[in-house]
Amino acid sequence: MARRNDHSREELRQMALDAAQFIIEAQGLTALSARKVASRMGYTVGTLYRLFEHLDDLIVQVNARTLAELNATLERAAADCPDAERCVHAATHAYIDFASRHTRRWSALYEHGIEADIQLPRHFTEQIASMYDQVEALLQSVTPQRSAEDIARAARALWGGVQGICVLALSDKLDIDRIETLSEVADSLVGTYLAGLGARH
Amino acid sequence: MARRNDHSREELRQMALDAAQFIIEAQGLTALSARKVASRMGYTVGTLYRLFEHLDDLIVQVNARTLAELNATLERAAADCPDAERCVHAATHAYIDFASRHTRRWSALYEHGIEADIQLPRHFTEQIASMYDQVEALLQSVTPQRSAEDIARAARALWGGVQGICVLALSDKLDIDRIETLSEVADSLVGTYLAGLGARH
DNA sequence: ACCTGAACACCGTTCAAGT
DNA sequence: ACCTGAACACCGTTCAAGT
Repeated sequence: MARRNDHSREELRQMALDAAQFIIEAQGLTALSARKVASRMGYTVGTLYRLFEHLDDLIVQVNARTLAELNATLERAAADCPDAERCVHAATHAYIDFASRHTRRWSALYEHGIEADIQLPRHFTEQIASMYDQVEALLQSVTPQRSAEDIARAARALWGGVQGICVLALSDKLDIDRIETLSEVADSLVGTYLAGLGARH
Repeated sequence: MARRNDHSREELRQMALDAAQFIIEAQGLTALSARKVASRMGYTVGTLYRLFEHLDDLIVQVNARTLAELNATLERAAADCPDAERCVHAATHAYIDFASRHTRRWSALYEHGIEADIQLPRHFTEQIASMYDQVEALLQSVTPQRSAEDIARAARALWGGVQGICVLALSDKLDIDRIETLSEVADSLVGTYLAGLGARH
C-alpha cells in the first residue's frame, strides 16, 4: 500500500462525506467515528486527516449538505400554493416531514457545535441565511406592508419556533403522545402567529 | 483501599451529580466522562457504576436537577406581574436569562438523548410536564375562554418556539449578530403569538 | 506526493481480586 | 459489602516510515 492514488482528492472528500452521512443516518451522530468513516471508504484514518482538519470539519460539511437538501425541499413545497398563508403551512409541513424522515441527519444539524467556540464556515452560514430568506419571502407575501426588519425578525421567530417544536417532539420532550400531535402543535404555532401578524396593525 | 465506607450511597450519588454538573458547566456535556466524574469525587470509575447504570443515567439525573432549577426560576419570574400578558413575557425573559447564564448546563437538556431509544425516567418527564403546566396556567389567564386542549397545544407551541429560538441563537444558527437581538426575536414571537390568540375568536 | 501503521492519551464498561 | 485496578474494545489525532 501507500501511494495508491486511486481517487482524486475531491473524490476522496465526497467518499468521506457519503460514508459519514450513511453512518449518521444509520446510527446517529454520536456513533460517528473517524475510524468508521475511513473503513467505509476503504482507507485508513490517517488519510481522513489529509482531507479534513478534524472530525468537526467533516460533520459540519455533512450538515451543510443536509441543509442544502432541506432548503431545496422547502422551496419545492412553497412553490405552488393557492395563497401566501397556505405556503407557510406547506413549508412547515415539509420541514416536519423532512425531520421525521431523516431524523438523525436532521438532528445532527443542531446537535453539533452547540458548545463550539469553533467558527461555522461561510458555506454553512450561507445555507442558514438562504433558509431564512425563503421564510422571509413567504412572510413578505403574507404581510406586504411590513418593514424588512420586521419581516426578518418574524422569520427567525417563526422558524426558530417550528424548529424548536420539532426538536422537543422528536426527543420526546414535548410531553405529547402521538406524532400526529406534532403537526397540530406546529399548525397552532404558525396559524396563531400569522393571525397575530395580521392583527397587530 | 477497598471498602472505605466514608460515604453513604446517597451521599455518593449527590457527589457524583455535583461533580458532573461542575464538569458540564465548565467544559460542556461532550467533555463529560465517567473517569473525570469519578476522579472529582475521589473514587475510581468502578464505584460510579454501582451508583448509575451507565453515563446516560447520570446525565439525565443532572438534567432533571437543571430542569427543577429552571422551573423554580420561571415560577419566581411569573409570580408578580401586573397582567397576564406581561407574565408570559417575564417568563420568557427568565428563560432566556437562565439559558444565557448557564448555557452549557441548559443546552445539555436537549443535547442529550436525541437519538436515544432510551426511555426518559418518570422523574424527568414530570419536570417537563410541570414546566408546561406553568405555561398553560399563564396562557389560561391570557385567554380564559379557551378549552384546556387549546391551551395545552398553545403552551407547547409557544414554549417550544421560545426554546427553539434560544437553541439557534446560542449556537450561532439564528443568523443574527448581537445577543440583544435574541430578546427582540423572542418578544416578536411571544407578542405576535399572544396577539394571534386574541384575534382568533 | 500519497498512504499506512503504529503510537499516544484518552474513552465506556465490566469484573476478578482484595479488604 | 464496598471499592480497586486492570482489562477489553473502543475513541481522536499525529507522524515517522514506506512506496
